[in-house]
Amino acid sequence: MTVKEIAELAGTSRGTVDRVLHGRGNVRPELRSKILKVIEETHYKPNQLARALINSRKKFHIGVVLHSVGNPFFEDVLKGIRYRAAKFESHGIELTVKEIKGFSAREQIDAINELKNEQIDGLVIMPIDVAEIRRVLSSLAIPVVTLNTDIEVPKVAFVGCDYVNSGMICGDLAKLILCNGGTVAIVIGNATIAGHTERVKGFLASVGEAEAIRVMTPIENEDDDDISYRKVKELLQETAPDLIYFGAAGIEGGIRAVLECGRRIHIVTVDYTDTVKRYLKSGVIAATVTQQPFVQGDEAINILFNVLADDRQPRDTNNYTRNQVLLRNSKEY
Amino acid sequence: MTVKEIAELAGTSRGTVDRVLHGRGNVRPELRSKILKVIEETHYKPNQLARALINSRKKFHIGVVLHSVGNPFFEDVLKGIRYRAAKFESHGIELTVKEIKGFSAREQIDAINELKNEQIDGLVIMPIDVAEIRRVLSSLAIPVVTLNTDIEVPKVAFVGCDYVNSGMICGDLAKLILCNGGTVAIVIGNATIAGHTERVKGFLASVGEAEAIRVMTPIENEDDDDISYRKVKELLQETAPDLIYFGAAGIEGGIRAVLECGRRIHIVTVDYTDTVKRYLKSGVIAATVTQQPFVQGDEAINILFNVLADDRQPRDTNNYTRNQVLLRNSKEY
DNA sequence: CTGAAAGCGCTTACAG
DNA sequence: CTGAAAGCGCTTACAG
Repeated sequence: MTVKEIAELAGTSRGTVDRVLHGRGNVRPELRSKILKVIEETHYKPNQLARALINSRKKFHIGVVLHSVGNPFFEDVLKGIRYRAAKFESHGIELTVKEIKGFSAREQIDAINELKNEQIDGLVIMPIDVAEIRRVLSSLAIPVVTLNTDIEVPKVAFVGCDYVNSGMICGDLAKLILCNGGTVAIVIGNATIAGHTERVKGFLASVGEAEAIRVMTPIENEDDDDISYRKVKELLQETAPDLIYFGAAGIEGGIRAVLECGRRIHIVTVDYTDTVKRYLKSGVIAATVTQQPFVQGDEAINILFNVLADDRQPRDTNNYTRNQVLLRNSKEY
Repeated sequence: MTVKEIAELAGTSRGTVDRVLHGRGNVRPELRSKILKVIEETHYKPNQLARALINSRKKFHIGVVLHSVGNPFFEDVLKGIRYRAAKFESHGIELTVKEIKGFSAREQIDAINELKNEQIDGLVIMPIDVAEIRRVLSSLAIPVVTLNTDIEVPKVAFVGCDYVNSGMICGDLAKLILCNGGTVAIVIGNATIAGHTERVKGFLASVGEAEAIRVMTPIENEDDDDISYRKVKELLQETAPDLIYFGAAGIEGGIRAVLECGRRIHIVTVDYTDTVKRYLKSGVIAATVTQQPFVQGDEAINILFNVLADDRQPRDTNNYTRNQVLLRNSKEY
């Protein structure tokens, strides 16, 4: 079935069928019903390729704001973004990426404004969760996709990690390793960061079932290796955990302290930075749980472009990537 | 850049540019070089959408042979196949699936012959690894993709599991669980099945590093639950393993025997059948390592269709899906 | 060996 | 409100 055939069967022209197909109005109700009936009866489905070929005449300009500078995790996200943008090359996509160093809300707002001046049609952003950013994003007239970190604003989709689930899986790992019981220490960046506390919550929920496992109050390292080193060092002088769960960054420093103490302590981490990779391959880290940063970038662009070019909304607002368990011999593929 | 522009710059027609682009010959060498030069200089890249739209006029008929009847694992493979075929609907694909029950080489050959009569342009097959099948497949004049099980024949690609790696990851799990040492029993289907012995090989390679772990000689259950039950029952009467690694099917029966014996034995399995799912969620199975059956089906069709419609060969002949570790709280997404 | 023309299925102005 | 015509970028006969 083609638009031409539909038009013939309905005794009208292709232009009019097209108008009905896209709800552009300006069609006499009776004619509209007739066309709709023919479409229904013939099970007509528009040819996606022809449609995409036409749509590619329009360029959709997508702006991206990341605080990616110098952070390997976000570099993977960026690779996913560029990969998907390349896939959409023929479809008419234009990408402008603003990379910010550190977590300045001011700089993030500046970046958004610059993109606005460049007339972007949609925005992908890893938002800093403060009131100002919420205000700026809410006032935007274009579709927004939040990436990796969610924020309470009107949006097309959030693409990122299910942190509670990530914590639960780390809890599962702790239960496997400490099947005869033991004590667990938790290290996170900061208790005000949603992702970090959600991981702790998930971890406790999972480990809670095992009475033989005792969990200490989480330590905060501000995602900083030096602080992490000091705090873990202190911890190990005063206590003797059997396992440490690093639920955020600062893993390098923390592990340095563990290795210096000389005791055998099981380590479970998150993500897959070079540090984690090295220690996982050498057996220092027992397991790590990753959140598919590449897929996050890829999917964010995919969702936004489909909304822009084809008005196809995502099935769900929340799009979680898989929490993957990586062990010593896991391949990256 | 478009073909039209290339033609203008090279002072020729679109038809001739097209001939050069596709190496169809019949172009004067000097003209050919000139066109190639213009293409080079302008960084021309053909528009994939336009190309696909044209190509969709040809129907490519893909035949699939699976011994999937009644096997939930293969049903997931089939879902992946149908998913990708649906994605290629606009591109001009026709799919004929022959489902076989059991492992009869005779029936598999009959299925291949029927597909040949239907004039398929390419074949996706989960081959039974016997000489007859190798002969039939080798004599086929159309591109072949082997799925899930590889076989020594000329082919476009193999899509499936890296069994050695799967075994290694299960070994990693065993090392985590038995961090203080212990004894491991292994149950597989049959030592003549490549995938099963490769898993054992990987498992031993990984566990070999830990001196405190002792591994018993693998038991064979013929992928059958009753035999599995009996053999594991016997095993548990004579020995006291701390962990059992089920590296193939027959998990149901094996676990029944474990539960009856009343002792606490750690269990590591492969794949994600309903049985595995249930026991994983209830904590009887510690972990399972899956091989992404859906992705296998999806990818097999993807590769074959690209070869057929666009002459795009896969990067590698071997296309391994990810060996995923699933724990109690892992989501399926 | 080469080019002009027609066509894939859809959408977009534009004239009425 | 509606239809005829042109066009997206590519490929395919076909005539020479």
